[in-house]
Amino acid sequence: MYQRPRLRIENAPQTASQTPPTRPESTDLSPAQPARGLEQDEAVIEVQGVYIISVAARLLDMHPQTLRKYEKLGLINPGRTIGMLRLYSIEDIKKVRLIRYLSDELGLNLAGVEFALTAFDNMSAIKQRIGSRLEGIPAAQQVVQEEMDLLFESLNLPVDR
Amino acid sequence: MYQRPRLRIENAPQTASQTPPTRPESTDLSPAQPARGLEQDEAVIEVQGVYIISVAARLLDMHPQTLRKYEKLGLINPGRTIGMLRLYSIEDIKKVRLIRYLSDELGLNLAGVEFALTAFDNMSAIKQRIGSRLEGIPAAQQVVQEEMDLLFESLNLPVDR
DNA sequence: CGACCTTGACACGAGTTGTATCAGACTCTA
DNA sequence: TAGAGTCTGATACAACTCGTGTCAAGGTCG
Repeated sequence: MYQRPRLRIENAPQTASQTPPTRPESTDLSPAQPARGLEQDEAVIEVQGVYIISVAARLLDMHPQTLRKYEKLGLINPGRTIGMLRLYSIEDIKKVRLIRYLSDELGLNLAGVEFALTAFDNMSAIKQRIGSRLEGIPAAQQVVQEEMDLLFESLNLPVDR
Repeated sequence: MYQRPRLRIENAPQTASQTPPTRPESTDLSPAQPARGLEQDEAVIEVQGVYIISVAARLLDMHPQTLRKYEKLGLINPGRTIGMLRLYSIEDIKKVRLIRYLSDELGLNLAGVEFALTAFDNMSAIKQRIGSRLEGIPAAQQVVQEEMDLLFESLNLPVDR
């Protein structure tokens, strides 16, 4: 399961190394089920999908430990139940996908991923700020929107984001 | 010489490992002298300082091979003499310093450096474009300049750039 | 002429990364 | 309440990256 080895030269036939983990993080094969703690009463409107780590890892086809490592490095920040279980929202999942894209496809290391994510955030924020400050000048607003969109496009982001 | 090992745990006393290279890339200790090919007649105004690889490496305290590697990866693009000798301009030197900052201080790998450099370029270009398109609206121009400068600042660039 | 450069290749130690595993304790659902 | 799953923190691994070092065979240029 959750095999996502880095790119290898040879497609090694996985035979002997198939030794299954003694205590797998998740053995259940049931469909992804949202974990529910106190979010229960926070209305369906807000919490569309929230997944515990095993489910999130399965959705992403990644190792749970990798998700924990990303969090420790500050790349993601999933919610928690009262009992401290991690809860991954759809946004969290998307962010991990972006991280994986930056890492696997563009070849960035995690420091680079952090840099890129921060840059995206800052660019989004600045775009917002400019938009606000230009409220009285629709023509200018239009120009900035167009050009900032161009800027985002230029960064080779995946369609999904 | 040109010792720029990556950060080590221990400050190893450099004794035995001091074995000098058999054919050092540059043994001369004379002050950095600009190499001059056909740029000679391009006026002093344009070509302030142009250095061959050994001099550039000494100025940067880096290994010449590292500079060649950066070029191969497309991070820098020094000029050439007719005879294909590399010529590093002041701008090239600055760019290498930026690369080194991104690599050593921020921890980016070279893929990340490439990403960051491209992002900088694109941001500069967009800033220019917006400036042009907003020529008739000085107030808007002002706003964009301020905010874009903020954006650059947010990226942890060294004072020097 | 000779010091320095070119390309291309290979090799090295040290660091990074995703994965794997363990122990001991805790959470949460059935 | 049992037990499957999670928590933290640690250690370990193979495969990768990176800067450096070296070599060979040849070219540049003062």
